[in-house]
Amino acid sequence: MPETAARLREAAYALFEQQGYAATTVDQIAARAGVGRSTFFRAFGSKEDVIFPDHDALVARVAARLATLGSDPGAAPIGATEAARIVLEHYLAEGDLARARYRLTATVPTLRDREVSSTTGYRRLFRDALRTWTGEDPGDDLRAEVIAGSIVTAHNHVLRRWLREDLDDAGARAALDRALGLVLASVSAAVPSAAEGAGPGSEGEDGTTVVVLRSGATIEQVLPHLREALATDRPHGRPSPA
Amino acid sequence: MPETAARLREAAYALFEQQGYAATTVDQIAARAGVGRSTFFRAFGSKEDVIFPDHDALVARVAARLATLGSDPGAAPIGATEAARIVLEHYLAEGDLARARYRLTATVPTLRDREVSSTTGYRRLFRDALRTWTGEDPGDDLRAEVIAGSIVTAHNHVLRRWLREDLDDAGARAALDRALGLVLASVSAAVPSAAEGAGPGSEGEDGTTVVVLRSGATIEQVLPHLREALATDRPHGRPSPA
DNA sequence: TGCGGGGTGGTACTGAGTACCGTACGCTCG
DNA sequence: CGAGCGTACGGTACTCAGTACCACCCCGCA
Repeated sequence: MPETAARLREAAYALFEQQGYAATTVDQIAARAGVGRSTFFRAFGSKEDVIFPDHDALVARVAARLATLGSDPGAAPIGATEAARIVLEHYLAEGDLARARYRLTATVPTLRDREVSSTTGYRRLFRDALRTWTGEDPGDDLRAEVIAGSIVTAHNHVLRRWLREDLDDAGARAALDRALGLVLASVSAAVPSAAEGAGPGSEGEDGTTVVVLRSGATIEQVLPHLREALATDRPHGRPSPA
Repeated sequence: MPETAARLREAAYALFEQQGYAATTVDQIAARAGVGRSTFFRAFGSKEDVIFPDHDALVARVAARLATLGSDPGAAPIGATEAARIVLEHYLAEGDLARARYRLTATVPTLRDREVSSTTGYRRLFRDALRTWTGEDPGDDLRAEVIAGSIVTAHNHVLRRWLREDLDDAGARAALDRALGLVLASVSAAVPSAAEGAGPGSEGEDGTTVVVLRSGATIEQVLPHLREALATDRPHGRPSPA
């Protein structure tokens, strides 16, 4: 990254923390960095871009990782987990800079919107990558969307806790593993179960669907709960942990 | 809604469709509506706001519905479903206006960002409402966030298909029911199962979780598939539709 | 010495958004 | 009826982000 851009970024963060984002003009940033206004807009396309610089590069790295996913059902969750880890590691490497950015985005609505909309890019990335896993068609890929959204949500949840210093680096890594495990386990239940019978109008023919999330128990242990669940006719029967 | 605002909105949409969003200035909109520029900014806070008018009112209605959720485990999914239906019905009632807006947001990045970030408001709403269901604490409410995100994703998925005219009104309502059923069924599996033992380091104690999505079959029909599922020791055992 | 290209500063412009003021219309109260 | 009053409107002037364009300077190179 060019020398000038770094000085501009420093000046911008300093002024933002000192006077607030809205009260800081691009002229002030350029003046503090000792360059002209034109140079600022050459280095960063906009006033917001000075806060979200190498974002595109990060997206590209995630996309590259996800591109290696084949149609192997086992590869999708693992690859998605690794892709999410790439993002987390990027922020961990940024350290205080990421936390300074968080202080800004948490305060200024404009910047929060910008960050939020950037997560949509990740959602699309994961959705497209997972579509071969769920076996859905573009435009009607509900499961891929839900899973992608859950992965991004899980990642952002952990990231936010790290940004707030609820978690240190090691804690964040462990939390991401656990969060993604939880999400992928619960969500992978829905992948093949509804691959058939999801056409419009096929409402009467939905039978019972039983999903085993994690093995480790015998049928004898599960049966009583299962019997109870089948007895109740509620559409959302209470899950029975065994 | 005031008479003047309606004329401004009409003028804005007409000009946007004709010349594009960026190429249309607020002066042109005001002139076409036969009012002054000041009046435009009084009616709508910004150029974007003319496209997303009664959004706040809709958010308020959803919030009101979600506020009635108690801690009854059964009420949460039903209430969340109804809340999502409120939003869908709002768009259906808008009809062509909603589709015109979609044509704009699908094209102009600025507007797409705006809409995307507005969904975050719904995510927060559902998350906060579902937290009493998941029994989590604010700031560490991963499951509530994931479920809320999945609900919003499911809704938006159906809505988008309706906006693209893949679905008519009745089809959209039915699709929303099915989508939310799928999402809530798969996701509710994770709610009580991980309510305990979610502390850091409690990794080994996850047992088998069996979820009954929909009743209508006997145990005898289900058992063979269940036995097969329990036999495989894969972390993401393939669900067995019956 | 002449020449071309990249990074830079400066100037001028457009357009969104804000602040403020004057004014016209409609209302109620005396 | 007229005086006051609040509200909606139009107009002006300003700030600032973002764009376009041009002149410059420094550097390597022939």
